[in-house]
Amino acid sequence: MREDSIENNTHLPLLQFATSKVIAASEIYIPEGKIFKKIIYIKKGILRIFFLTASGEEKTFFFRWEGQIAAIPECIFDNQPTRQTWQALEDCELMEIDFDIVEKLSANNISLIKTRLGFAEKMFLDALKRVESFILDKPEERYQKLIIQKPEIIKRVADKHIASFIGVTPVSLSRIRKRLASQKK
Amino acid sequence: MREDSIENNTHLPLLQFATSKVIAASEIYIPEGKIFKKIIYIKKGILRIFFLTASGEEKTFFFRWEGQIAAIPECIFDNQPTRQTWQALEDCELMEIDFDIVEKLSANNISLIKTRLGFAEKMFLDALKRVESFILDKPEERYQKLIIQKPEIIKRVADKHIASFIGVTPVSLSRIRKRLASQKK
DNA sequence: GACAAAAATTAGCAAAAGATAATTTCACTA
DNA sequence: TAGTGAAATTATCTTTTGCTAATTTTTGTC
Repeated sequence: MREDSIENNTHLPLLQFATSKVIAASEIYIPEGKIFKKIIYIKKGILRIFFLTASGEEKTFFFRWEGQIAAIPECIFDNQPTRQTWQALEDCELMEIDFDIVEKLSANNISLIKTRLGFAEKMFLDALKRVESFILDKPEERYQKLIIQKPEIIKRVADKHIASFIGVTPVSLSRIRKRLASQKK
Repeated sequence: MREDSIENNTHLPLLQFATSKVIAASEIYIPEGKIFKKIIYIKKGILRIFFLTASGEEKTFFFRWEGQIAAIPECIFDNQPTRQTWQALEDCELMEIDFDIVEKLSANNISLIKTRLGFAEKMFLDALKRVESFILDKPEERYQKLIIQKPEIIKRVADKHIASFIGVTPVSLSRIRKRLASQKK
């Protein structure tokens, strides 16, 4: 099992370049349109990353929580402004590291590049798992899998955010929950 | 723009370890359950990667075509048997390289590891794009985007394979096509 | 604890999708 | 080119989802 926690890997030295940041619950951490070239480590709290649609709806793309590393691929890899908004769902404590520094440090540090490769592969696998679930499962099953795989998330995050995360409307998720509850009896 | 073609990168030397392989149209290239630890480069043709469900349905996970690199993440990263089947949809010409060799060569070759990192990042971005489309778009829109982004694929691949690729049944895709055709008039 | 605001649920209706089967079209091969 | 099998379309019916709005529940704050 891989663990994408900074503490568990061999690159603690990176932490000396990190700065702390605190975000209060419900605050916007990174607004849409920003070119955010940092790697962050979440010490505490949950972040929600969402798209704002033309009709003003917020569609949750993913969540990141304590112990995880996060970054914005488009910004880091392609120097493009992000199309998503990052919001703290709880009071968050973060560590930020400029990606430029990571780049410089890894230019001739094969071990650090391997670590980055490991992260990229893990992220890729996670994203594939998600695609798989959209291909194979009904929304109902995606919800059930989420409950099994990450039970806390259901308790810490509003249903409406879970809804778009699994690709349905809040109303539809409410009906799914009702169906599941009645099946249990 | 990244291009995931072997010829376009600086690692042509890898090719000296590659062996050729030809697969006839409709043949199974990699069966479910195999631990396939090779990197392949597709010189010609299209491969379809699908899940076989408990009820015997084939759900297309993705396609790979000429000019692309492919590998099975679970096998390469985690040494696990693949849960998908790889099938040639056209006569295919492939180059295969043992992943062990890539591992050995990249152990102390920073440039090669960077190339691998680049591939992993590109794959990750592609997978994210796909998730995004499941979150934001209706099946109809996913189909339209596919037509725009990869028009040839529609012509070279059976509709029923496209259907599960965008997350619907073949019958439903047929209705989508009918709706779109009538809107055009 | 009372109040206000947000979230979740419910209801009613329309649209879309799934399941199954029949029919038509297409593609391949003898 | 005729025939066969697979693919695509169409039809019918059921289930699920989306949309909108009303109602209930929950949450947070004073």
